[in-house]
Amino acid sequence: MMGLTRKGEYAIRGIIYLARLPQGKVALISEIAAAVDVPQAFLAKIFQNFAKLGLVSSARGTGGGFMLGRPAAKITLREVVEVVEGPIMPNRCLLGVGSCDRAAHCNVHPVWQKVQSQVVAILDNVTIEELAREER
Amino acid sequence: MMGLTRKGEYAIRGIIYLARLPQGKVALISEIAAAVDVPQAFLAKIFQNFAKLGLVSSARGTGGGFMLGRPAAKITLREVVEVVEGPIMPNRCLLGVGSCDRAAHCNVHPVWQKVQSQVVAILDNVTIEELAREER
DNA sequence: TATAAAAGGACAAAAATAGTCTTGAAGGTG
DNA sequence: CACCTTCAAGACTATTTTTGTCCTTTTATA
Ligand code: SF4
Ligand code: SF4
Repeated sequence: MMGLTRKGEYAIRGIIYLARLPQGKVALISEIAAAVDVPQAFLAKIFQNFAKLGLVSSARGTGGGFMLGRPAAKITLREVVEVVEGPIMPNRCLLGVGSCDRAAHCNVHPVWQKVQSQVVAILDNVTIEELAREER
Repeated sequence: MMGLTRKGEYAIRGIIYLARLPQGKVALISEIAAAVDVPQAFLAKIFQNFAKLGLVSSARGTGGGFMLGRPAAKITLREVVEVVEGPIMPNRCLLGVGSCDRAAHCNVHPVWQKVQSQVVAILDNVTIEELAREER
């Protein structure tokens, strides 16, 4: 329950791979997909999302590929997850007002708010740079 | 992302309704479903799960119905959620050993462990009794 | 121009979610 | 007992989400 999908998992693996590359090096999507063991076409979609948000920069044509759009230390795990999974949302009522007409009185609502803020806080405090450091 | 399904939401609403009833009163599934606005047959399945786990007790025949299986103060939100949604699991690798062969080295793994333990802690500290108290 | 690579969109298979329906079993009532 | 009430259980179905694939287009380089 309440779990990351494969897409999210793939996204994290992919961007960590990029973060481990030497400064300025670009990687082909084929290379990344093979390295992190993800279907290439699927990972390509994910990286399109990244590129649109500026998390990675992309270049087409010969010598093209992907690299980080900013320093790994400035990219949080939360950003990466939210790009592909959407906002962290333990229950529907947290999205907009009017999504549940009970929200104004409901005693459960604040619990979900707390869950949301805690999870967001954890993921916000983890950067891709940390995740890319030498493995344990 | 990482959200409760309708089933979980329905489960919570249903058991809170029970908790608000006077001591010893039984409620028909038809009554509960109407009160909390959930398809009756769907809610019936949920309450079957509750009954199997002892969260509610059920009686058949005339005068039968459902009531809480123990005091509302002794039922946590976590239990209710997990009965219908399964264990709180931010990522696959948290289930068993061997579910991801990278888990031993992976730097992301501990982050999911932390998320899991935080969410569990929050939900464990909320009882159905609290949720059933007068609404805000 | 030919080649290399990502971008974008349409499509498809599989799985999970959100239900319904039918039958059976257990318990009360006259 | 015969009949009614209520939950239990399982099979079935519809919808949505996830997890991909494939093909065409655009951009860039040589
Ligand atoms: S938790 Fe309360 S506010 Fe949120 S969806 Fe359920 S009833 Fe509505
Ligand atoms: S977080 Fe690490 S351990 Fe968990 S699934 Fe992803 S790679 Fe495997």
